[in-house]
Amino acid sequence: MLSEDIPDIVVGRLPIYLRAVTQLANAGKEITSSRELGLYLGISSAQIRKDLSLFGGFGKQGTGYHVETLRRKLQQILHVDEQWPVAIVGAGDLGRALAHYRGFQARGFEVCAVFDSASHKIGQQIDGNERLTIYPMDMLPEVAQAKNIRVAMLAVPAEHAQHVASLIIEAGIRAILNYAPINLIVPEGVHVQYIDPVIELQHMTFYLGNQQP
Amino acid sequence: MLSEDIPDIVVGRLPIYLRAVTQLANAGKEITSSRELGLYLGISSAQIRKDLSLFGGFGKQGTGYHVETLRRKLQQILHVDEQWPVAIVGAGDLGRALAHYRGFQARGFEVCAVFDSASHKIGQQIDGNERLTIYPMDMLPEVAQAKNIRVAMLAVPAEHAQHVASLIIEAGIRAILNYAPINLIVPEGVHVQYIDPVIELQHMTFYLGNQQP
DNA sequence: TAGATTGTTAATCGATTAACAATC
DNA sequence: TAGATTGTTAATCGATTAACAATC
Repeated sequence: MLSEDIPDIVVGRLPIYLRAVTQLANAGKEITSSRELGLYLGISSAQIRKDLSLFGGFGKQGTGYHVETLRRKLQQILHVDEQWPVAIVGAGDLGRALAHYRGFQARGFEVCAVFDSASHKIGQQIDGNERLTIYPMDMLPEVAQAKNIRVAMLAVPAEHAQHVASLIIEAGIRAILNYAPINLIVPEGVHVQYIDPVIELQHMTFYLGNQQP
Repeated sequence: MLSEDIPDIVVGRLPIYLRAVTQLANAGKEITSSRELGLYLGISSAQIRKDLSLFGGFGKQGTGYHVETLRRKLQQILHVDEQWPVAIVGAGDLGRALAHYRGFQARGFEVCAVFDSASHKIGQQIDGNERLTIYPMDMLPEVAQAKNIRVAMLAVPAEHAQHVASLIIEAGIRAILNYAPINLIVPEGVHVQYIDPVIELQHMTFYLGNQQP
């Protein structure tokens, strides 16, 4: 089945399945079932079977899914069976925290360039790692091309985010993980995902309401 | 209309509306319309009108919505017309970056305690701000009660996240923003939202596929 | 008034669930 | 074999959209 035929809402669940299956693999489990996964994730077993079946039958009747096979299949589907070089744009607290984060490597991503516009930051090395030298913004197109970077994490202040996003797109990058708390306007074909903790906090305070603590 | 009657998918859009409307307000706009908001957010105008109408009619036929009124209404609905005291649990790179972040205040949240289990971090002050002294984990129940903290941001390594989440819940906190890349098992009535950048990156690489850069 | 936009209803669309034959 | 679980179909459920009367 072709990517275009997969509902986006299903695509959004696949990384969650992969994360769960990886956890099972690390825990030494060899076999799982849609029921077990569903209980664990709070998703119905029917939905998990239906989602996975869009990509072919990975399971075995009567038995379930072989954890390692399912993990590899999900990695292939999401194209994280190889590493993606990623750029961080913005070397403030958040950009640096992302650059320090050790959790990308095992899941298909490698931070291999950090950019900032502040001249006093240019040339600094993060963690003394020479692969993580801070580059000036105007080197983005060149470095992106040289390092085959197709994904960027945008971690600049909200007021600069739209402009910097345009620079990222001009550099040929078509996938942006936006940490700035604004909606980005981007051309067709550019993928944007948003991370804004306040959006998530407000989602919860709706339900917390004015109950007594 | 009662909170329980509002579909969760609608609740999830309300903070996005609030963010957009706040931007319009800051840009000095006084009136907007479902059409304008929809174009800006990539959502249909019908959906915006329907979502908002669940909470009463804030608009005016022929005119649209008064930006400031809509902003206040959304703040009330999400209960961010007053500040929520929030705890950060985990004072690593990410926890510290969150503690430094200046964007919570204006949107209804105030970080007023940071916790960690590492004894060498206890007592340190973040930014020399005495309100942000790092407390030991076992003071969580006491401090949460004293400061009326009902929301926590969980920023500890994945392998400790489930255990620490249980401590947070035992301290009486029922809303957790989980930055650890694992699914949390929590009792009924505890709200959890997840932030995991890799999930969002993998969502995008599904579409990027193996096209040529 | 004429033009515009809301709030709301009914129609459509799509996603989830239930159920079960197939089969390990 | 008996028990279990998949993959898939049909039924249900819920969300989105289209359309328009109301009205500013």
